[in-house]
Amino acid sequence: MKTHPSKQAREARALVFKALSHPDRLRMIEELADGERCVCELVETVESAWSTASRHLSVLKEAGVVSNEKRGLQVFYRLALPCVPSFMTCLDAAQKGEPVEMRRCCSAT
Amino acid sequence: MKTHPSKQAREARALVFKALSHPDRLRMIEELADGERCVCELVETVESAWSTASRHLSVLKEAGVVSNEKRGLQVFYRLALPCVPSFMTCLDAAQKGEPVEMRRCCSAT
DNA sequence: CCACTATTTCGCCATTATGCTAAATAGTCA
DNA sequence: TGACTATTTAGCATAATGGCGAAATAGTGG
Repeated sequence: MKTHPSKQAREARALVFKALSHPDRLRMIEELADGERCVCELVETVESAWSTASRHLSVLKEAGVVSNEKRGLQVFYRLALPCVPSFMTCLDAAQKGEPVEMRRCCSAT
Repeated sequence: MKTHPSKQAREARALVFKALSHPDRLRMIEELADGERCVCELVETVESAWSTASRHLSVLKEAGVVSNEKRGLQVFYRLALPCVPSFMTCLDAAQKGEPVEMRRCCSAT
């Protein structure tokens, strides 16, 4: 990495990682990888109260991982960072002990 | 995402994300993207006490993001997940508002 | 306007993370 | 062995997170 990002850029990145650092939030991301979902659908995928799930979603939104849109009574969330699911696949490969070459599944633009 | 990972797999992923959720740890990862470094070099890149930096490194190691090896008096750390730096590049692209196609920089294996 | 549904925000408490200094370990070399 | 260097661990204070129920908000339809 020739040129280092600014402290600010690093904090923005850290915010994204922090948003992704909870199993229930990852579960929701998995769901969103298949397409837009309303809150009621996302809540069903995790075992926690509505208020808790709602806060998880606000954390994800704050970090820019998802975006949302209100239509009628419902709020629909969608994934704003499409590279997240494939990165998780990459992590799984590494944890399964696959060789380093196989783990280079993300090519920087 | 057709088949969902187990709860356990999700927790392992979350652990990795949590390890990456601190600016100073990300700074160290940037450094390690260029190759192996000893603790003394890594400490210099962040503004915190040795003990603090050392604990950051142990968090990264615990999550499997880095590995280390002791040689003589020094301990050398290296990146165990090569896809992390390119994922960060991906995040930056998204945050700069580049189009969705460009953001798909990680191809799942 | 009222009742009803979907979702978010608030207040509270328990748990975990962070950062520091000081102390402990481990390796080297005279 | 003893002094010295590199690194980790322990102990403690403070801040941030996670989770729940209750209350607040916003849209819909009568």
